[in-house]
Amino acid sequence: MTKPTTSLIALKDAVSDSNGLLERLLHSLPPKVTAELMELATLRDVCAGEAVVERGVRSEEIGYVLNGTLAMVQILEDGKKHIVGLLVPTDIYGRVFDGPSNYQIEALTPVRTISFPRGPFEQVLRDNPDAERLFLVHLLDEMDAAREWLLLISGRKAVDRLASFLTILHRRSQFKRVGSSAIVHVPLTRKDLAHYLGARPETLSRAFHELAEKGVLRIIDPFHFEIVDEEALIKASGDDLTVLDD
Amino acid sequence: MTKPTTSLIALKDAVSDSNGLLERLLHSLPPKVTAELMELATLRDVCAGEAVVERGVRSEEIGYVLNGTLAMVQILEDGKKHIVGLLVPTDIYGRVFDGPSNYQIEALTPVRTISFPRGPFEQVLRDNPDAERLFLVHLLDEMDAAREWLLLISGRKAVDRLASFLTILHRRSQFKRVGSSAIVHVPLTRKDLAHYLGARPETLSRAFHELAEKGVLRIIDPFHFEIVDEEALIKASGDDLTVLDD
DNA sequence: TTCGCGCATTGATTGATATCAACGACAAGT
DNA sequence: ACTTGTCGTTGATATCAATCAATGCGCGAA
Repeated sequence: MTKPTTSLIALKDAVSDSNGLLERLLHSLPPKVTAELMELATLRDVCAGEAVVERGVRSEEIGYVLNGTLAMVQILEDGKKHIVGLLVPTDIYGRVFDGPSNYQIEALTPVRTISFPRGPFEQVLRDNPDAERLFLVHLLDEMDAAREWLLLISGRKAVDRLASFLTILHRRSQFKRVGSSAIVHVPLTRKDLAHYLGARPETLSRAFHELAEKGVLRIIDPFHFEIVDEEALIKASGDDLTVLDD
Repeated sequence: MTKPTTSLIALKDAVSDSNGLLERLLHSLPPKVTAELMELATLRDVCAGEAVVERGVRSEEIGYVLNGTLAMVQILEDGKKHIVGLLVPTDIYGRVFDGPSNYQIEALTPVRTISFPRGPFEQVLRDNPDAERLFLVHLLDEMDAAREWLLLISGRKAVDRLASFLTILHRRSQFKRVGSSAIVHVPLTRKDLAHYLGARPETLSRAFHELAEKGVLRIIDPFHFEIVDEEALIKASGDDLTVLDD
């Protein structure tokens, strides 16, 4: 299960490594408040497959992703599931000031987060308008990300969508370079990825190998790919998006 | 072009008719501030096809949709356009506290909005944390809406997506009932709609007539449909969404 | 009116993807 | 080792949607 920690040293290291919203948030606060907040924070490790936030439950935690990947999963009335978004390091989850979450959040890989109890976190936002405003703008950015996925999904062919996905993933992850090319880690099984991209596992498999054929990428294992020709990858993703002409 | 108005009487009527976020916002403010804000507001009428917010321009207005439909249009580097969301009555647009908008917002039908100058509006939010919080929660809801569209788009077959679209549109619009059935107004041309749903006009045409064949809806004209069997419509949209099984 | 022009619709064809089926690799459990 | 299950992959076929092509309709401009 989860193993909460309170090691302050580890926490501080984690935050200063992350360099994302949380850092900016903390910088916008008076030092005293920052210290208070850090007192409340706990590190939380979650195993792959485990749910972090249940659907319909008013979550009592605000989480900040340090590493690993989480999925936001929409659950339909009949129990069917659908992935509607991914959370990667520096993302925040949790419905501040609001009711229960509409999705479940599940760990796709082993994940480490910083977890704040919801109440105190909200109080800090209340007391520090600058921080709250930062949070608001962050939400606007998230909206953009959501719409970007929308664009992605509506791309015509499966290969296009895959290319888009890889491009975005590559941009969003702190990429490990190997020589002039880069390694992308895809944190989803083929089935989940297929699901997410609105395709079938078989189709994706073919799409991966099609890109490999063309020399755009190299398949290391089902989860790791070396991007050989980033140019071509971006081109493949942008090439024939369904488009209005005027 | 646009015809701003300052008739306070018309404004007040408009607001009290709308019964959406703006009303809740106004109620959360001290009466004095409400009055101030209303002083700043102007009614704005926009013709179909006109752009309300240009892409990349830091918009100086915050708008609240009274009636009509607007589209958020993503513009790619090569000038191609893609619809990434719709704005219907009670929706708000404009990037509060933030930089330029990433999309263009265009009127699909004749539209009437209430427009606030950005600066003063932000100041009101700054001075009234409750209002700002309301706004923040509103953004969370918008996120949900965006993800709902995502679900819609990823539905496998064109007919499914169309059915989903009509269902959502029907739910979001203040529907005019006719006897036991309801009239839905689709504010998009076939081309735009096709675009939005990731299909082609021809495919949509067939999809509409397929639904008509099945007795689910009746085609009045290319923009108006009577939903005969709402049950069946919902079923058609939910039926075979691509889905995870566990 | 008459001429285009854009839009919706329909038909025929081609191309892409889902579906069905099967196989090898791997891991966990017996 | 043997079984069982899952996952990725590959092939053959069927289904669906894009594309190409043509028609009629409504509307504004000449």
